[in-house]
Amino acid sequence: MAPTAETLTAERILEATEEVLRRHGPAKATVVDVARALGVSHGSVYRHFRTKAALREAVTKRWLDRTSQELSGIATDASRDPETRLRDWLATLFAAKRRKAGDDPELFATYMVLTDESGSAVADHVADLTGQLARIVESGVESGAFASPDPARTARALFQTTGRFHDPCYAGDWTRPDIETDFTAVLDLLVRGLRTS
Amino acid sequence: MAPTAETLTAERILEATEEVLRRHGPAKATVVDVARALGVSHGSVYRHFRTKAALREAVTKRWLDRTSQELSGIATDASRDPETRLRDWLATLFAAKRRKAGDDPELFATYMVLTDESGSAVADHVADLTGQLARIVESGVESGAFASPDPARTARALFQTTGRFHDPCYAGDWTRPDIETDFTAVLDLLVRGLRTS
DNA sequence: GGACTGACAGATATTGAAATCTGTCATCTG
DNA sequence: CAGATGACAGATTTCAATATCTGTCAGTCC
Repeated sequence: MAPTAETLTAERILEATEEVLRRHGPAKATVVDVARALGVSHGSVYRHFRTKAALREAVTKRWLDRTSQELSGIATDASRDPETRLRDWLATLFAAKRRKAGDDPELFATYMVLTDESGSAVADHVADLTGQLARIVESGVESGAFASPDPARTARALFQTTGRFHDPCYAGDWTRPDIETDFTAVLDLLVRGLRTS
Repeated sequence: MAPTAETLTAERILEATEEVLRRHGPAKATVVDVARALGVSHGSVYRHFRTKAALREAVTKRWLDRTSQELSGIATDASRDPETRLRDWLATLFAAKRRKAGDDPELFATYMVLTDESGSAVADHVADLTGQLARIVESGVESGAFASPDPARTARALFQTTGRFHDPCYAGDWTRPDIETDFTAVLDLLVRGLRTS
């Protein structure tokens, strides 16, 4: 077997695909381009990914998982009180999205196209994030800080109500000057609804 | 002056434009089509609307205003308590949007295209709706049912947090079976955050 | 023999010439 | 003379021919 650097792995294909998507955009990125970037024939790519759609979905999943990872640390950090963790978690999610959208709008638009066509990757990602929120809510219920008859349901509500600050369909609003004010107002309202009265 | 039915007015042009948009869709609806439907030359249409974009925006504004009207009655009905009014107002908004999206998806898609290209019509509409919400919140503060240091700000937060149930970008989710559950969960959380503890 | 290639058929995207549309305006009409 | 017309220039869209891509697979190469 040739050395690792020259072995064609799924991982190397995903990296090359990301690069091709970054360069060409989602409309013009072809499997042939990916193969060319790797110096192989496009038939070899199809040995690792059944279809172009599967390849794109794998890239999307990787990208989404990076965000999940960044947040899971906050969700499970038992050393801080649940309200602080909740605020921090949502603020970090918002900041991460806004940074991605602001730093490289074209790449962000590329991933918006990918997530739109992705079958279950986005749903899985949302389920993951909602699960993290549920953990925070559960911590709060246990410590007596939060009231919630059904933390999973409350977590869904928290995720959905804050959509304006993490859902890509609102990316255009994230540069507005009063977005921070709006974010604070929403968070205050939600936390108030969550606290034990 | 010829009888009203034959006089070319802005109103008649708007009606004809709606019909042309309904028949042809936003991509294929032309000013020439509108003029043909009215039995006049397209030059006459340009006497009433400076550009095609202005004509489309006027149609959009009319369409949005119809929804505002439907809701304003609830917002100003002082005979019912604020919490009931708030829940009713949001439920009515959700129901209206879901009905429009479900009954005639193509027409709804048409208006999504129009609102996307409309300059200020959507912003004005959102400001109108947020103003109605602010009235309800104010009523609640006056009656002692709600706590809010800044009703206008709270109204914005209420509108934004419920986006999933009225923003067209989520129209695809409105047919999901558990959407009603989600709506109730969100409303419960928000109302709890609003009530005087 | 397992990984890779490249020719191939059908599907999709690109391209440029022709058709249509937008917006203007000199002219007409009642 | 107020309101309507239709020819026109430049911009945009359509359409069909052409090129490229996707996904397969028989065959090649370590």
